[in-house]
Amino acid sequence: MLEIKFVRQNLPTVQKAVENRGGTADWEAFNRADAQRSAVLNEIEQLRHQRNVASEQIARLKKNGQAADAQMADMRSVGDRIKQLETELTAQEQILGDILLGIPNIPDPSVPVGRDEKDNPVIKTVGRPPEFDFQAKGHWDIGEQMGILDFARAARIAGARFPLYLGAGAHLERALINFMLDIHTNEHGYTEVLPPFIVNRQSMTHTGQLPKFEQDLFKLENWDYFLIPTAEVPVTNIHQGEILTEEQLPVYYTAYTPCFRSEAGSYGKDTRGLIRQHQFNKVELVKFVEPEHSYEELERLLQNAETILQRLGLPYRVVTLCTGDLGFSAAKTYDIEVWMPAQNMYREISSCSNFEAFQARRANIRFKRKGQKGTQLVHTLNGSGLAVGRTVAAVLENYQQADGSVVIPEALRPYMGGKEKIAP
RNA sequence: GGAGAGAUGGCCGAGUCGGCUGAAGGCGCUCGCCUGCUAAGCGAGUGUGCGGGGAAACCUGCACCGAGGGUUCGAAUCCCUCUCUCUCCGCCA
Repeated sequence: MLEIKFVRQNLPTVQKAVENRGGTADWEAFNRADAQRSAVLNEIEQLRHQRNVASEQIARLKKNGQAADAQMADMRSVGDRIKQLETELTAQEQILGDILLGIPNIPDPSVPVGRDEKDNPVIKTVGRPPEFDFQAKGHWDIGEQMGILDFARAARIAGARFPLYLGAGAHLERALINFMLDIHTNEHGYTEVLPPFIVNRQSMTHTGQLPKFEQDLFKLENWDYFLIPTAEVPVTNIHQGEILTEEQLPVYYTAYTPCFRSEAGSYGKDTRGLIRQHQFNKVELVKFVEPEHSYEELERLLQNAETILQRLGLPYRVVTLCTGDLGFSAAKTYDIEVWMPAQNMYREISSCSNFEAFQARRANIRFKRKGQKGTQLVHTLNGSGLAVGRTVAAVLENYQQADGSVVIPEALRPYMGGKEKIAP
């Protein structure tokens, strides 16, 4: 959410930014409700002042045993008027709140203007795609032939877009989770957390999934609870409503969680394999930082995620999301895309974003500087470090052998009981 | 699920029969004084949001005592609903 004052004072900037993202908002309704709200609030405050003064007077009269019937009668009508205006105020604030919650974040000036993912500039490419002297297979074929992935049975248990890992497949998924968590905690200074996988409506609103994107979420029936689509939601909300101290910052958390997404509107896309699932595992990185450092923190967050791919020896590239492809809450996002041989293309495996104060304002996460009055909103960042299912897919495809086996990346072997390859 | 207790400022904790209580007292913290170090001591200050005034220090209005409603001229104090915490019982991974 943007600050109402900021929107009011920078309307052209905000309008331009929303337009660049391909969004819309009812600016006229905003102006109307904003003016109306101020007028009503002003009158309410005056009346309340009047009432406060009169109440004191009534208290004094009564203490002296004098009558105060006239004052009390006056105040009764003032009270009625206040109540009436308060209803009006609530209505206007509702309108404003709805509009403000629906306005996306303003992109950082360094974000390129563009329409969609085709306009995302590649900022670097690391590693070289492997060359095979045989026809490279998709990870779904590799996995099913070795009996470590079983999509048919998963479909019977739950439905399409659910995974079932077996044997070495399940072990590989678990190994990757531990591998990633160990690196982020031991080498990158993150604190491991294991949060709730179900959250309430407020938390979802704080990070920006709600109110706009409810159709992307799984909601529990008869409960106002949702399955998390990413650990970003519970982890960012760890500090909702808090005032942190300057010395506490920066705070780094890493969390493994399953993620649940309805994938509404993606029918027919990535129907095979582990790329697009209703349930997948992810190791997430979340940061709370001082505003003046958030962009250097974003660069380091990106590096932290890249480290995993480098250690696994997977080829990848990094793109900057253009304005049209940027997520609702983000001010700037880098996507890391891993090379997928069977599809002969790079696929997103991590998304690293700086939300600036957007989420912090919604979630009311502030900090106080030593010796300074007042508080300031923190900046929040997060990034996948990495999406585990897609990492499994990338390992299977990039390390596949002619005989149908898959070599385990060296760095991962300690996590696989020393095993060097997965064979049929 | 059943029975009971509770939710106040960074923390602890008081708030009488509703009326100068943004909230006593203590701790902590900040600044100053004093003591040749440390400790102790003394003095002052120390919540957040929105708005008005001032160059600024600061002054000023409104709101906030878990959340939301209600009663009342007036509520941290009374009533209702919800959430959370604690104790006991039941059930249970």
